[in-house]
Amino acid sequence: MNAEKDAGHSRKPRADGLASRHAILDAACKLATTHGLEGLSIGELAEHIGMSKSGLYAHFKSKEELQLATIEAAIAIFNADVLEPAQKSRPGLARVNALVEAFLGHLLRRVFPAGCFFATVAAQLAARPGRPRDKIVGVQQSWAGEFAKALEQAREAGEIAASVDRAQLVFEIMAMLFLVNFEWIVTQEPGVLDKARAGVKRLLDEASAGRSKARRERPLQTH
Amino acid sequence: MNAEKDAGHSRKPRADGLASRHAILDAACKLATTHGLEGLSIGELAEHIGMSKSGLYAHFKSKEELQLATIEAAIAIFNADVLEPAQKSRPGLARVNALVEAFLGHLLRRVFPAGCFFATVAAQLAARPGRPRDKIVGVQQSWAGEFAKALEQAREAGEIAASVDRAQLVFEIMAMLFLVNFEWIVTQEPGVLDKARAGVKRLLDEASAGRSKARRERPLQTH
DNA sequence: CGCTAAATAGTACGATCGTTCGTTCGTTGA
DNA sequence: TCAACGAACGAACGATCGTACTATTTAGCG
Repeated sequence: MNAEKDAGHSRKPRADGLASRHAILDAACKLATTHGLEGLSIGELAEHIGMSKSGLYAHFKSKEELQLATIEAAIAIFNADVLEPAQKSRPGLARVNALVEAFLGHLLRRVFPAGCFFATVAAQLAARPGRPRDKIVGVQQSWAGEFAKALEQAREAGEIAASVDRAQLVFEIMAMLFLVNFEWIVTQEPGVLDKARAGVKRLLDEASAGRSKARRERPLQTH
Repeated sequence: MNAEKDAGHSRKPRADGLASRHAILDAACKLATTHGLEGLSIGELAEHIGMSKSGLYAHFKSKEELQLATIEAAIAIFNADVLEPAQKSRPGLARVNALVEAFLGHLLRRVFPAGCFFATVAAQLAARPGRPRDKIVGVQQSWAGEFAKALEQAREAGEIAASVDRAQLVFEIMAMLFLVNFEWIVTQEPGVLDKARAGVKRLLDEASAGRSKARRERPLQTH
């Protein structure tokens, strides 16, 4: 993945150039969260960061390249803000909760101005074939994969029974995070986030209720 | 709501005009489902239905009016294709299931070329204040209201316990419909719709399990 | 019928779109 | 120190955007 000396003999990137590129992509992420990746225009973006249209454009070979780079930048932000913190938690159900809480916190502290970058962009690109769409779909799958991994670890640790349909569980968790994101955008009311918390808690309580040597209705120690 | 003699003294609408308007809005609904309401352009729309740009534009006072009319047309289609058929079912849990099945059928038979019109458009407009957004939010709320009503009737009929948090139930049902719509768009695989079916079934089974004078694990007669 | 307004096409407008070019400026490696 | 090259700019491109006017055709009521 890492492209050091990409192809041929392009000499060197400059320090201020990288800073500009970073500033561009940072603004692009924020604008794309509200306007969408297609709705993001180069002129608007340039004006927004106080740069000339052509100066900005020089950093990218085409608009699609800008879009792909923007997605990449959003991935980096999301990883640093949500995924990596959650990785510090213990594997298993604790990590599932950590992922959920990290995501809700991500919304609450408005890392992007209008909820989850990927939810908005995915909804807009879902029906528009192309490299940006493929990349976004990949992100969604790897985000689902995080939950799948954590649930697999929960099964190995005996926190949930092997009979639990983990793929279905992943779907239902993601569904609630997906919808709560949009309710959050519309209402801006922190209380709506509790709907996702309550839903996920119930899902995990049930999944762990029927585990190995334990009876139903036992209170779950989330610790 | 009904605007017969709207304002002043505009004389009369013509038959072929209404037909054109219908054709325009029909195409607009379909295009907006893939391109989004903002991405829909008048030139593209005109070319798509074989009409001149100005001829098409004469039907609307502005693009926003076109957008609002498009939403209205989509509402009519959705009502006829999903809501009204479901209203024929018995109130209560049966109607909840009917609403879900009507929606999944709506996706499966591709009434719009890329899943649910309102899901796509809502995702795009959620963070963009304006009359179109307000209208879409209203549609979502009334769609949620249908589930709330049916669940309220279910409670009255004793199909679910009064202790069940129906607002939470509505949220979780809608969440699964919302996500399954996008998985359907991306994968075009009818099997994914079963994830929503399974999720909703489990939700309703649980809600009805703890009802008035009945013990757990009793099979639910959906009839 | 004929009259009239609705329906459509034609043309053009200013603005903005993504993109290209030529040029200047300033950083940086040799 | 200096030449080389990345970074940024202004201007302009053809295309398309939403919108506005005008002219022509056509449908439907008296």
